[in-house]
Amino acid sequence: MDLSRCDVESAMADHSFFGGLSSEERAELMDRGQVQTATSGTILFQHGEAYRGFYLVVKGSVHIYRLSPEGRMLVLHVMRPGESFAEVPLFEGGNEDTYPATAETLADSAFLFFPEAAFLDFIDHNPRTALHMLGQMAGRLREAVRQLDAVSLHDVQERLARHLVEQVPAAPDDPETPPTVKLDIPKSILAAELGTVPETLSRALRALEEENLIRSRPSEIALMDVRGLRRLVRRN
Amino acid sequence: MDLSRCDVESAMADHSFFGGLSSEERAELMDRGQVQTATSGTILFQHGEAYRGFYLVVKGSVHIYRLSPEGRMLVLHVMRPGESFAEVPLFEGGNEDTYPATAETLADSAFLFFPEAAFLDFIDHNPRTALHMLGQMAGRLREAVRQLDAVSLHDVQERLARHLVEQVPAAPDDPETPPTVKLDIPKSILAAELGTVPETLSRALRALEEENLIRSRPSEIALMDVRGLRRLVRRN
DNA sequence: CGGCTACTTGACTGTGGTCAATTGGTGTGG
DNA sequence: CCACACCAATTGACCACAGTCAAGTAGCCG
Repeated sequence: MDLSRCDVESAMADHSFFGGLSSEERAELMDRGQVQTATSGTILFQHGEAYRGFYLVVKGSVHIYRLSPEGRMLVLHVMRPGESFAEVPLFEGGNEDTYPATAETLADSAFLFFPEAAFLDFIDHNPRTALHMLGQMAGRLREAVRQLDAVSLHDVQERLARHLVEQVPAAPDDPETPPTVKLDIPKSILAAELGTVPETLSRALRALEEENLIRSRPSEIALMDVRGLRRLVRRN
Repeated sequence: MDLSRCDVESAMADHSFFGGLSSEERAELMDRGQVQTATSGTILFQHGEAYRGFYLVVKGSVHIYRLSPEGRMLVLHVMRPGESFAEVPLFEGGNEDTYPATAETLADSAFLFFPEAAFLDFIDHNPRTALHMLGQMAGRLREAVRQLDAVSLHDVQERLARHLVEQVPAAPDDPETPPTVKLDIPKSILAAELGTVPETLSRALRALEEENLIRSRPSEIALMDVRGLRRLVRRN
């Protein structure tokens, strides 16, 4: 897999937290990380496994999920370049030192992997870092609450509508061309992100299309009536 | 409402994070907080309101919840003495400075309230604090993931069984007396904690009772067969 | 003792998950 | 270049969990 040092640097710069560091700090951090690559469909770690460290996505994508006993999948998050994941066990008291979910690549991907000890050591020498991490964690927590709200208080159509309008910039770039969401992941993963199954997602798409709110194509969805979609989502 | 300084100190000592501070640090922090009291049923803040600060429960209890448009309630957490809540907006970048959920007292309660600025200032002078906060946040995040898993991947009976066995110490204190969960909150709140409604909780309790797994009394539940309950929960 | 609230029970319904069959789109090999 | 094969996505038929509405019961406080 081809992967330049430049790609790694750009992923770190994009990162919501590493991006806030000085370039010297970033360089030091990069030295502590190990570049790893994985082909599509590789499981990086599984729910319950002993913790080793966390990842920064440089290239490709990863879905973080949990499985029901019957094998149904709930996707907690799809991680893309510039995002990091699996930091939670870093900061918990040693009592729980396992991955809280499973991570699997959705495409050929590259990462910077930070072993637990190396990163904790970095934080010791850069205490300001902890505050940035706090910001990151807080954001994730709010996100988790929203997802909880969605799954348990809203039906699939509403969740889908919310997901779509969130993918689109608040101010339309061109009032005439309908904004479009490109699907870079299989619909089965999108379904699991919404807490449902492909069959139900399929029906929800058709329902929205019949109300002329969207136009669903194989790998992209045009939002024909953003205002109408937002009305579905209103009332959070 | 009667409330001694001693109660406040003991709540802080119990707290998973403040408990790790030195007594001098704790004293300084206490000076920055304001004692507040509220009668049962008081709304401390509502989802979407501008952020003011966070709370430490000294006495009583509080449920943190979100409402569906139709008014159904999802309880994210019930906070008891020694626990703190609403820290999330403290650490998020200024973009989102609102409470992510609603907080309402379930009984006459007392708090230590920390205004945003006062606490951030404290952290500046006690950088080690940030690490403890990180631990706290990480734990919450894992908890949120578990709740998400439960709500979307397990039925009400399983969720109830899990909730019950988690309330009980791993090692039974007396192998003959069945461990008992005391209900200090209305069943309607417990229902909302499980992501359901009182009617369904009622039926789930009856179902477990008919399988001789529990014995349900008006305000306490005896776990007659912990092993059997755990079997329901197994497969997380 | 009366009235209020919390809880329970019953009957009904709808959303959405499952299973099975079909379609469609893509890549490979003849 | 077409045909087949494979996997993703869709559609249809079915069903069950759980939410709603309504009525009834129990427990508690005034």
